[in-house]
Amino acid sequence: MESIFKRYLDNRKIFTRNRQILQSSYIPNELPHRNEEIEQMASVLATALHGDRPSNMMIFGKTGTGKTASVKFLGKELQRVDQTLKNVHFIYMNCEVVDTQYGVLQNIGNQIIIDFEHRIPFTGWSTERVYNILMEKIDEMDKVFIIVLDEIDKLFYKSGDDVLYHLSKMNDDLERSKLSLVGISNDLKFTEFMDPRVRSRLGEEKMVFPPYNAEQLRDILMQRAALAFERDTLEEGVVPLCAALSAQEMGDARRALDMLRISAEIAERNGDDVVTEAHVMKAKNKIELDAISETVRTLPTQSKLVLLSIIVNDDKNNHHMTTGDVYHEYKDLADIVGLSILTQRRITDLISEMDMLGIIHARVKSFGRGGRTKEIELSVPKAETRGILEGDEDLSPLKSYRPATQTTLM
DNA sequence: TGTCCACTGGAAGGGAGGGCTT
DNA sequence: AAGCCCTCCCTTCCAGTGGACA
Repeated sequence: MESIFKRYLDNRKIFTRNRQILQSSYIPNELPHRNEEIEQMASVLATALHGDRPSNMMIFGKTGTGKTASVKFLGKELQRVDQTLKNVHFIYMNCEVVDTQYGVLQNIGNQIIIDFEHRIPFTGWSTERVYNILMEKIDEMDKVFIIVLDEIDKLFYKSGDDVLYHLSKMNDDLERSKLSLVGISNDLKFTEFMDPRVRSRLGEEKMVFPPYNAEQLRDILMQRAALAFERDTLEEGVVPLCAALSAQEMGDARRALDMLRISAEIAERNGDDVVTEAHVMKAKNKIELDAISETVRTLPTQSKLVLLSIIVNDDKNNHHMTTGDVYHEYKDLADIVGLSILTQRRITDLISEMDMLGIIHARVKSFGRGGRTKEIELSVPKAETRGILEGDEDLSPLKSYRPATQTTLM
C-alpha cells in the first residue's frame, strides 16, 4: 500500500536542515546594516575587558530593528574574547517575562549562582535579602557585570523604578566588582516618568536603532535565506515582497523573517516545490489572524467575558457602546456561567487592558448631560473571535448564546 | 453661566496563594 | 505551626471632568 506520507517524501525539499535560521531568535554571525550601532556599543562595552566599568546604556528602537540581536551578538563576542581573561560576566533578561522587583533580582542572582542549593527561591524571601545576597555574590566574584534588561519599559510601567534605582546604585557600594546596565526599550518616552536620578544614571550613553527600510530588510532576508533554503526554491519576487510588506510595518525584521518562514511552510504543506508570492500573501494573512487569536485565547476568563459582552452588544446593533452598556451585559453573562461578578471599577481596567492589546478600541468621550465615559468598539473580526471565546471551557454555557432582548431595528 | 450626568482613574488596602524561616 | 515576605487580583472610596442642556 502506498503510504500517506509518500507525497511528502516525493516532494523536493524546500528547507535545508537549518530551518531555525529563520527564527528571529537565531543570532547570525553577521548582522547586516547594524555595523555602526554594533561598533558604537562595542566601544562602550570594550572597557569591561580591561576590568573597568562601561557606562550604562539605553538602547531605543522599534520592534524588530535588531536591538536584541545586536546586544546578544555583542554578549557572545565579549565572552568569546574574554575567555582567557575572565573579566566579564554578561547577563541578559527579558523584562516582559521578569517584570517585578523581586523577579529581576532573583533572576540575576540565579544566573550568577551556579550551585543548586544556594539558588534564590522564586518567592519567600524579602527583596532586601535578595538584594544583599546578590551584592555580596557580585562583589565576591571580582568581575565586571553587564546586565541587559530587555524591554525595560515593561518593568518600569509594571513595577516602577525602585529596582532600577537599586541596581544603578549598587555600583557605588561595590568594592571589587563593577556593574553596568544596558536597558533596551521600544518606547522612547518612558524615561520621562522616571526618577531623574535613575534616568541620568541609566542614560549615560544613548542609542537609537532606526527601522530597516525595504532594501535593508531584503539583505537580511537574503542572508538567512541562503542558509535556510535549498537552491532554486524561492521565486524571485518572494524576498522583495516580504521585505516590502514588512517595511510598511515599521521595518520590523522579525516580522519579515516570520513571513518568509511561514510562506515556505505553507508551500511545503501544499506540496509545492517553489515558494511563490501567492504563498507570501497567504502567510501575511495567517500571521495577522494568528496574532489576534493568540491574544484572545490567552486572555483571562473575566476579560473574555467582557469581550463577549462587547460582541453581544455589537450584535444588538450597538456598535459604539459605553462602559455601562458593557457592564450590564457582562453581569448577565457572568450570572449565566456562574462566574463571580466583578465591580465596574475592575471592568474599567479590563477594558483598558484590552484596548492596549488592540482587541478593542476605547476612547473617553463626553456626552454632555449624558455623562462622561468610554466609547467602545470591537476591533477584531467578530465571528472568529466569538468562536475562540466559545471554545473556552469556562464559558461553554454561553455557546451560541444570543441575548433574549434582541433589539432589531427592522 | 452653572448644573449635572456617568463615568474615569488614582489611592489604599484586603486577602489568597506562592513559599521561606524559626 | 506560626510568622514572615511578595505578587496578583480585586474592592472600596472618591475627587475630578467634558460638554449638552437649562
